Amino acid sequence: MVDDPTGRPRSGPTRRRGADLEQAILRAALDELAETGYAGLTMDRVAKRAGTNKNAIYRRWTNRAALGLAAYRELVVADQELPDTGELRGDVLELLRRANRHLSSPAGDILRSLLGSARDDPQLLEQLREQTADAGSGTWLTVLGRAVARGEAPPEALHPRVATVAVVLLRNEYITRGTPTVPDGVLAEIVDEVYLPLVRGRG
Amino acid sequence: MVDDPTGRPRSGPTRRRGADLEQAILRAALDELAETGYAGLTMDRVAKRAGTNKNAIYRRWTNRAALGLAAYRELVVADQELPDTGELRGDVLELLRRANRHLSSPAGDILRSLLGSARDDPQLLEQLREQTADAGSGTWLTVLGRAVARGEAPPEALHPRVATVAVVLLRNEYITRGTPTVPDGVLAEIVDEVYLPLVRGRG
DNA sequence: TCAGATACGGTACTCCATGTACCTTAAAGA
DNA sequence: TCTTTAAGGTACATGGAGTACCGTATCTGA
Repeated sequence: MVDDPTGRPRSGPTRRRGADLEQAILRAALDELAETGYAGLTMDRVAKRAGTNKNAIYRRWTNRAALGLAAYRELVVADQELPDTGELRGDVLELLRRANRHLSSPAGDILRSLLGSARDDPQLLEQLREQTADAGSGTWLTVLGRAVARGEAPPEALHPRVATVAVVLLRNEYITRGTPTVPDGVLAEIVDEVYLPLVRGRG
Repeated sequence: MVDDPTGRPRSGPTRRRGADLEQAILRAALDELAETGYAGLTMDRVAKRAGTNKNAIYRRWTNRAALGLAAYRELVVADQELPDTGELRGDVLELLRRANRHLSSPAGDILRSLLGSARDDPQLLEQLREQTADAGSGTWLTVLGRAVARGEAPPEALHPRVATVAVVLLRNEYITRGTPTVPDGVLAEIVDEVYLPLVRGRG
């Protein structure tokens, strides 16, 4: 769509180009991913769904993995604000719930599909790692740092491997069980049986 | 090969059958897996390498995943004895090192390949989960139980989620980093910064 | 306003892998 | 020996990745 001189959108040209077409392709890829997962993602179907052909796709992305990654990027929401409930338990549980929501959403499904396929594609793995930096230590260290400042935890607990234990356990649930979603009780268990005892025990 | 009446092996028939052929196929599959990984495993090449054809394979396994899993099973060594160094730290480190050796071996590579592909094949995932019961809680609970008996850890620590934290963190290293092997220092860090503080802190 | 450059649409192709079909023939067993 | 079983050989149907080529709609700049 292009605005005509009056500022109203006009029907515009019948043949899409550039960003317009790119968005249509990504949208189609996302729909396909939601329906069939990454393993079932085919360039032909994406092209057909987007109302174009494979050329338009390969002109933009080098291969299927690149398209999948781009589609996943479309889904990932912008950084959310850090939770600040005033106590460590609430913050950690909130972060876990967010991660859980993400992992059990279509986006998480796509992410796990991509991770599975990234085994043999180091470049894709690298990009994925950058993308999932949210699960990295930064957020967790910040939240844990606040708890230390409040005196809820000893300073020795401020260690990347310690800080991220909870989300690592959650991720493990998704990998080993094939569960569609992890029940909230498991999250609480991770927090109460592992995370808090660990953090406090490091005094 | 068949023994002749004198008990000595004779050259035998030129066309292998049954278990003989099955072993040859599995061996070929393992060699292929070692060279190209699961993603590069093709039925045609396995057949050719085994000196047979795809029919013989499909008569035994329903599809590529089943063949891959069977090959992986060939590699997995029988249960080892539990370590018993007399102190929890030594036992845990030994278990971690074993897991690390396994994960960084060709077998581990295959396992991770299979896990990646199992996403869309619940049946395969289920079989894999059974197969990797070694990483399950049994072993870890036993080792931890001994530590409790020695007074090294409080009884509250005897919790499946607590007991297996170390190996879960190790697995996470393999998944998020694409590392070929995890350095021993990381294992020690997992034990000293996370596992032992957690176990002891649960008092 | 018009010419040239760009990039989309359509189609056809190569390559390669999975999985199946069918037939011939070697080996095992009664 | 005769029958049954399973291996070998080959061809094929199916389907997806990625490439090539051409005509043409759209954009841009003179």
